[in-house]
Amino acid sequence: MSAPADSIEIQNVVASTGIGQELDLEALATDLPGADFNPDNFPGLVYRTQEPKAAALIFRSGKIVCTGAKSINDVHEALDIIFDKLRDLGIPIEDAPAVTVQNIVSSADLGHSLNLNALAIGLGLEDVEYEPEQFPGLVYRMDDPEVVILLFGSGKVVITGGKTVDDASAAVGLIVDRIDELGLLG
Amino acid sequence: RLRKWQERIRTKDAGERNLQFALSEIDRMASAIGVPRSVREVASVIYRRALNEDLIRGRSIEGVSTAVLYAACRKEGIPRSLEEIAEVSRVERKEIGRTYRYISQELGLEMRPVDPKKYVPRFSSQLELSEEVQAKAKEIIDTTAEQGLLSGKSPTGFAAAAIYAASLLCNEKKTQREVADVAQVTEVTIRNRYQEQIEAMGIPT
DNA sequence: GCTTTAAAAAGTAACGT
DNA sequence: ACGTTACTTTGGAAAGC
Repeated sequence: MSAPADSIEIQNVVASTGIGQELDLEALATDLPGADFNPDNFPGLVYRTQEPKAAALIFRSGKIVCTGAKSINDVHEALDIIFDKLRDLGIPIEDAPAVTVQNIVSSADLGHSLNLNALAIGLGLEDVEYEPEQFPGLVYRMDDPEVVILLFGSGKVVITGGKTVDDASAAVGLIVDRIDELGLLG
Repeated sequence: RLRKWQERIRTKDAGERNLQFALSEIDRMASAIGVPRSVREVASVIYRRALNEDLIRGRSIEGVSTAVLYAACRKEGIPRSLEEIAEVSRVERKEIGRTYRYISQELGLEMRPVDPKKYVPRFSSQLELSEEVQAKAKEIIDTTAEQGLLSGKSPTGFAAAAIYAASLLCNEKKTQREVADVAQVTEVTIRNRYQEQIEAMGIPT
């Protein structure tokens, strides 16, 4: 049996951290190979790691945003690479700056196709946004866990807005039960 | 506080002053797309509600006017696509869609998805297609929608494909280009929806 | 509200061949 | 009529306009 919960894959993790010290991004942009810095467009310097694949936005304040990682562990690995690069440039950084996971994007497969029209009415039009003229997915905002689920006709779903891996698992379990109760799970 | 009170009066007055402009814009656009007076009345009611709920701050009057007209058309069962509405507005499609979704959520309009069948009479008459073709197109829409083919698909593209298929079946053929033009979708979309619908209807190609 | 980053879902659009 | 690329939606942080 392939339970929907087992099909969950983390697709992106967004996290933030800080090295508690001001940075000279202009200097960093020239000393860090591959760094993208366009202060006219955006105040952050963009640095990408290859393994694990992720992108970091480094700000003058020393705060850093890491996105694109496929797991929380990858976030730490990517940030550790960046911390080491900064240390190599002579910037002192404490051993393990606190990292806060801000958002986790996951995908999953409910295993049955969905009638989104019936689902929009079944879940309650007031809690749902389904505008196929604008986007093919049905947007469902769940209160607990507080996440947003995008449901597609194929039965594939995207869960976002959660801060823990368990949020996605719980959300998938709850939405499957909800849809099943409505008799809309093929 | 006195300041807050004055601010309320100020914004309320500004809103009331702008209400006149909004209603005339709704009227102008409603005439341009040719919808009955009832739609303009529904639109003005929604606009007033949005005004009372202070949903207009940070948005253009033109944008909100266009979005509520779009909503009113749907509520009255005579939907216009976002591109059709955008043609008579100075606001771009994307902004109209965003504003519509915001107003719809905040006012709890509980809009139901557009039924593609609602587009059949208007598109068909623009193509000068018979009642027979229209009935066939509606039948194709109902049958294939029941089989789940409608989920996630744009109502205009779905209707366009059914009209194209029905025109072929009734020997009143219109080209994909002709149907695509009135429905404001691409031939690729018609082709894709048409293939799925024909297969679901069990019609040999 | 905007700007930038990343990633998934599925539909639609706009290119080029 | 293909194929490719790119845009739509969701969420979150960062600094600054």
